[in-house]
Amino acid sequence: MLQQTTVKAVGPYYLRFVEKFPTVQALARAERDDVLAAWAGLGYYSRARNLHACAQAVVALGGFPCTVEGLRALPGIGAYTAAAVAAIAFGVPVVPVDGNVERVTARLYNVQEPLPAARKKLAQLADGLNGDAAARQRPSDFAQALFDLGSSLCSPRQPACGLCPWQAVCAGHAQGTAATLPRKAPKAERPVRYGVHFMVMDGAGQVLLRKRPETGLLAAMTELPGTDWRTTPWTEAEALTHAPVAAAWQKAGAVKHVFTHFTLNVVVYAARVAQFSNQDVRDGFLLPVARTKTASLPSIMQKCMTTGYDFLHRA
DNA sequence: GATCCGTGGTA
DNA sequence: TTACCAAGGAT
Repeated sequence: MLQQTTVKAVGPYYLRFVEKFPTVQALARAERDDVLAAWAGLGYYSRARNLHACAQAVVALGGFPCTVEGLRALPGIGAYTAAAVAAIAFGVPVVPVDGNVERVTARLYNVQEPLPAARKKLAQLADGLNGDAAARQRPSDFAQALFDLGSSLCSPRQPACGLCPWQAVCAGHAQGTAATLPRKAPKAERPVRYGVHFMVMDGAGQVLLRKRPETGLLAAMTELPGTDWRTTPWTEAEALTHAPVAAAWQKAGAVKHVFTHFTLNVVVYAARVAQFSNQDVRDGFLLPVARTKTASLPSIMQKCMTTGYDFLHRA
């Protein structure tokens, strides 16, 4: 959960998750869609599928691997997580290199080469920190101390060098470059895409939903029926040809959502119907609107749902 | 190596 | 508002 996600955001998800799946065996035998539902809103949903597959692999192995190589072979476990688990859970003297450790290391050795090209060099330098006997003796504490140093004092924008225990040995501080490191290659600009989604509710308060494809963006998550997300806006007439049912559609509002690699502008249309026909539900399923908070709706779809619902209750 | 993959917080 | 960033991994 903590891969690219803050401790604060993870906290409540983690507590609910371990209550629902208390053991690796429980997680392994759970339905994949229940795992995805427990993850809804956290983002990077491949992590949930990988974690589920990982639990099944661990159960098949008869227990957790305790070496970096063994851990690294599991689904969703890369170089960082393998080292973190090895050091923290099994006391293996390795240094997990996350964003914090990359930053601390780049400053400590005044590495000017930009990321991501500098990644290998930074990993080697970070591993070298383990040359210290005290660090090697307490791998778990050393790893977490590096995380905490990076997230508190050696922070991205304005590092508190005056309070840093490593100030005297930090090349970045000596050179006055610390606050500018690590350098990063310029990012590509974020393109804009446009989509339309439809929120329709029947007299019993049921909403029509459908499941997204098994691969790609928001894979296997739930969504409101709609158009694809393309690079040009949809006209109303064009959009309505994609409506899931015949109804008196009204424009309920617009939703903007920023993904990692594009910005999405969605127009939400809303309507009421007395009841759905079997034909209406052919490509999807119905869910009481009150239960959509616990469905596997990603945040963008939660926003669309709220926009449609609020509109229907004003109109 | 480059691209894809979410979301929320903060300066 | 924009831009950056977070205990990254898979393809």
